[in-house]
Amino acid sequence: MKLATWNVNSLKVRLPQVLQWLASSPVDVLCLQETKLTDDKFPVAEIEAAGYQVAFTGQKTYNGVAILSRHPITDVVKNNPLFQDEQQRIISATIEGMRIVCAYVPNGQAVGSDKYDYKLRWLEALIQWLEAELQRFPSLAILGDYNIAPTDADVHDPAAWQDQVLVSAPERAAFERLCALPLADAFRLFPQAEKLYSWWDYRQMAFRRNRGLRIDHILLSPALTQRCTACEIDKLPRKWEQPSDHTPVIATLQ
DNA sequence: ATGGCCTCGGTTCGAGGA
Repeated sequence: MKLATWNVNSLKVRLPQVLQWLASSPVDVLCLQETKLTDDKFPVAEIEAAGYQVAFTGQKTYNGVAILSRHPITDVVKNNPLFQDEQQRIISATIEGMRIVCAYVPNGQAVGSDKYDYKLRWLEALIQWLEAELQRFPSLAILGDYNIAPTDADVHDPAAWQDQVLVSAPERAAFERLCALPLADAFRLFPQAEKLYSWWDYRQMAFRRNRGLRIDHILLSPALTQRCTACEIDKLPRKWEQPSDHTPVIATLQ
C-alpha cells in the first residue's frame, strides 16, 4: 500500500504530469493540494480513466484539495468541522480501513502578518480536530503541504531562514504538537540522506542548486507507523518541463 | 540593496505563493 502527497500548483496546468506520474508510480492513494479549480472544472473523467476514484473540494484561483484512490472512497468530509473557513484546504475520507486526511496548511506569508495569525489559528484547530479523529480512527494518515520545515535539517540554509515564515518557532511548535498526538513524520522513521527537500523556489535556479525546504509531509498514527516500511521523496517530476515547485512524497505500508 | 518565477484573473499588472 503506497500513500503519496503532491502540491501540484494548479491541476489544470499539471494534470498531464499527474497522469504521467501515476502511470509510472501507481500509488494506491494520492493527495493533491493547490488544485486551484472550482468543482465544476475538476477533471473527474481523466482521473477515472486512469483507474482512480476521486474526492475533491475546490474554489476559484486559490487552494483546493483532492484525494485520488485505486480503492473505494467512503465517508468524505470537507474541511475541519471545528473551524469555519471559506478556503478549501482539507478533505478526508476512508480508504481500505484507513482514514486519509489531505491538508493544505496556509502559507502564512510573513511572521506577524494577518495571514500568519490565520495559519496559527488554523493549525490550532487542526490539532484539536485530529485529536478527536484519532480516537475515532486508529488507522489515520494526514498527508499534505504543511508549509512548515520541522527542523533545520529540513532547510537548505538555516541561517538565512532563521525566524522566517515556514520555520519560525510557533510554526514548528504546532508541528511538534501534531507529532505529540501522537503522529509520526514518516520520512524520519528511516535513515535518510542529507539535504532532501520537497519544495524549491522557481527563482534563482533553486532546484538545480538544491536550495529547498522539506515542507510536504506524511504523518501517521501509531497503527500505521507500525506498518510503514519506507518513505521517500520523488524528485523526478521537479525535473520535468513546466514543473510544480513541489515534488511528491510517498510512504509505503505493509 | 533588491529581486529574480509561476499561476490566475483579467487584461500587460497585481496578488499570492513559499
